Amino acid sequence: MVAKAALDELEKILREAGVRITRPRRIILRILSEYDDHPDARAIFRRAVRVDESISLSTVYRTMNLLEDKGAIHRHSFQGGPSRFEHAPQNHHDHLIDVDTGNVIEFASDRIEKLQEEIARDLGYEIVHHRLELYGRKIKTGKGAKGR
Amino acid sequence: MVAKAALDELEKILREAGVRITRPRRIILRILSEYDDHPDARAIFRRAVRVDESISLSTVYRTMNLLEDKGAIHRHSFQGGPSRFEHAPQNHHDHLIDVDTGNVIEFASDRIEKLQEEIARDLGYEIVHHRLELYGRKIKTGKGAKGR
DNA sequence: GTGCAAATGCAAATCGTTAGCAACAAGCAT
DNA sequence: ATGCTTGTTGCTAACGATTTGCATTTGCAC
Repeated sequence: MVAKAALDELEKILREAGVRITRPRRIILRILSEYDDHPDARAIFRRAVRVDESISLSTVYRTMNLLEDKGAIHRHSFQGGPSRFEHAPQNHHDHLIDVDTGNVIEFASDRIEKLQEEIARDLGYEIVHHRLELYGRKIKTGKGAKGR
Repeated sequence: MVAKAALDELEKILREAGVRITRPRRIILRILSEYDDHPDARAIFRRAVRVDESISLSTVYRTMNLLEDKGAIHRHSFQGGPSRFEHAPQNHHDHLIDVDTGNVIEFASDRIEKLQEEIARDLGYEIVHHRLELYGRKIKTGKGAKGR
């Protein structure tokens, strides 16, 4: 989902931020860039192991913390489950989670963003970050069958 | 924060839903009704133990699950911490969490609710529930000092 | 009161995540 | 290339939140 060049660029940025580019990190970074979904640590780990048998789950967790720190990825803590990650998107968006499948759909709404800021301001706060998650179920259209 | 009568009423509703009103449950229900904050299981447990030494943490957890199931309380999973609960509010609202203090401020916005439904509908979904949390920092007004 | 299913307390188990530590490897200096 | 120094790794044990198994107790319908 991300060009090779962009990956190299990211590594460069990280290196300049004092992050050593190790073999496990390179592998995780690549996996992250390929994922279009929002994988959790275990899912990343499973894929990493297929590339390098010796990678440990701890390293995945540590790397996720590091990358989150550096702003390279975002962490989402959806209802009840483990943290799920995505490579930092340039365009901010929120999430609609399909309660039946766990699938995540991204969406963005300027109007909602504006309203949020307005509300916070009225309460005397400035927003540091926010979290908007819609948990929904697919509307069955008249025609087709519906899974699950 | 809730009248005694309302508590009795709630017990009645639960009983009619097939829930046995046991001593631990009665105690927890009362604590919940008195709390104005959004306590987590441990906080509830601490208070419960002061009333009845023998109450166990498991029972608190089990009761929270039960009450959530019955719709008597809402569970919030704010960033990183344990689940926090509040007695089911009649009026829906969202939360602004003070990142410095952990304090929770409730707010409601019809316009945001409407926008959310609209967005979900456009994506082919109906909202089951949603979560909107603003994490903010108090805006320092010119005058006073600022804690922390 | 009596009986029985449901609820309790306790301890052990589970899940996601972090921490401690010895072995190891990135990246700079040589 | 080679060696150093320090950050990073894999491993295992620890952690905090929450759940579960089970023997014992307790609502509450009769």
